[in-house]
Amino acid sequence: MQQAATTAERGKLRCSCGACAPHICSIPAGLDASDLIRLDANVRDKRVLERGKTLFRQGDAFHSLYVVRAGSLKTFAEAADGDVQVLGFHFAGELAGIDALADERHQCTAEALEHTLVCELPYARLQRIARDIPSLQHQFVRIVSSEIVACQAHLVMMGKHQALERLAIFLSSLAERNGRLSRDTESLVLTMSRQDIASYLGLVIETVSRLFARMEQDGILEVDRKSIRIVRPDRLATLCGNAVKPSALRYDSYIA
Amino acid sequence: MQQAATTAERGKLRCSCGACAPHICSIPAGLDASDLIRLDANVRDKRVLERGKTLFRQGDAFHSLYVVRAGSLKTFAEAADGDVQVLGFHFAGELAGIDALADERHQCTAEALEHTLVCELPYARLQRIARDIPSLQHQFVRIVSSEIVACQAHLVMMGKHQALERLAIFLSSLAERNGRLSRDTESLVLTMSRQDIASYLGLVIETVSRLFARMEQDGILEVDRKSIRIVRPDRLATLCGNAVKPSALRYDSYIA
DNA sequence: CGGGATTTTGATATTTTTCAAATATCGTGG
DNA sequence: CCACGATATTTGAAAAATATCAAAATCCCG
Repeated sequence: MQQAATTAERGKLRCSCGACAPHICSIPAGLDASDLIRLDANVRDKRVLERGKTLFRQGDAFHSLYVVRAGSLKTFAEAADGDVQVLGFHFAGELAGIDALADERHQCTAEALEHTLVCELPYARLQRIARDIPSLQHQFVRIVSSEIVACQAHLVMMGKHQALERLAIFLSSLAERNGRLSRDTESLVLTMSRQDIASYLGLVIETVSRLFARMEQDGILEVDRKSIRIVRPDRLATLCGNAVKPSALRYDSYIA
Repeated sequence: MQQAATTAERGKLRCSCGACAPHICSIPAGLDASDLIRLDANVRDKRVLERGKTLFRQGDAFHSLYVVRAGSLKTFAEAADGDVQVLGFHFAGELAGIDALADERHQCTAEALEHTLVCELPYARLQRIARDIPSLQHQFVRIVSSEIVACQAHLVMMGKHQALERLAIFLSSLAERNGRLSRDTESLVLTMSRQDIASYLGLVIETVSRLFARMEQDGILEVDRKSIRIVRPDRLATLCGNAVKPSALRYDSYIA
């Protein structure tokens, strides 16, 4: 097995946009710096999405995976009758498009919730490189499997928890993810609509609105439109019980 | 790329227990007969499970994937407070254990619902072989990704459909899977308890019991304990709307 | 500043759960 | 083979949670 890249080498790569690709395979995959540079070269480019624009649509042919660099996405499945189910939200550092690997077609639509930057990782190129780097393939399987785990956590939330708990778990998850980006786990900006939150939680919008009001009255949150301050993280955590928080897949979770 | 195995060669392999492994990678992976035989040799062995026995437990170290040969399994996640969420049911030809690839630890428990036979596929051996057969690795990623798609369908069912529709979707899914094994899509034997069904659907047992009664009164089903006859498949389908049925992953779905 | 979209709020209806009890089923030992 | 106890399932009545419908308030954007 090859020597892993030094911390300095990885840090340097991570500063460029191309840092997306190395994340997929760094330490645990045991790659060296030249491998990383090779992957780095295979990030096609950044793409900018305005709010409401789609990155890919349900049914589209699959070509690439995407890493959110800045901004946020929602992914959702749409039934023939137009019914929408929001499946997840994706923030900086998180990955989208993995459910398309199964049959080379996207199973959901990814839409920008705000001005958003993504990096595109053409899958054909990733595969070509992976042929020479067995550990990358293995790493890849682990990443796809993580998405199953995230989806199962979402399922448990829907199956076992009532409305107030679901919202608490959702907000905790956002706070946690936000904390990794900004070091602030007590304030949130909700880039998604109340309708999106409701769909994600399997509720109607009125219920979500009332739950926000209730949490504010109870002194747990301060809610100002899209801005949330978690006044009592302890009580929010209590509402979550010992639930596993569904999240989105992070590249970083594969870096030691 | 190598020549794919002939139909005859594949048929022969499929008759042995070792047919589990070849399924994972046959036609679309472009393997030849010697590859198949090599995989065949790497099915450790059959395991027999009595009703109630576990194949693996949440938290266990991951070693192998399993294919159900006969009988059935349920998989479920258990919270710290003992709350259980059934995540799926697995019948002959279906795969279990995939969610453990992410961090080498099983994320759920798999328990036999009846006298059940499984084949064990030691993952370390699969990996070793895959190193020489790139298409197998790719195939593997597809399989894992399929599990995401199945989980998302389950999520849509929980998020968008009310109780009666959920049960209808569940029964349709079972009938469909049953049909592939027995050619009979109109009668079912439910190997799982009402409690298991309730948990899977995110309901309580009393609700499920009442729904069965209602469907029977409406002339859609004949319910006799664990045996179900679908008297009016058309009306059951109507209740399902155009929902995608969540299922479990089949090896066969990767055979052309 | 105006107007459409989003969100909130209130009143009511519906669905589902909860609690309690009755009934049925299953496995086991006599 | 039957009885018995444990377990699972069904049924009923009432409570709770959530959805629906309607309208008001607020926000956002040009």
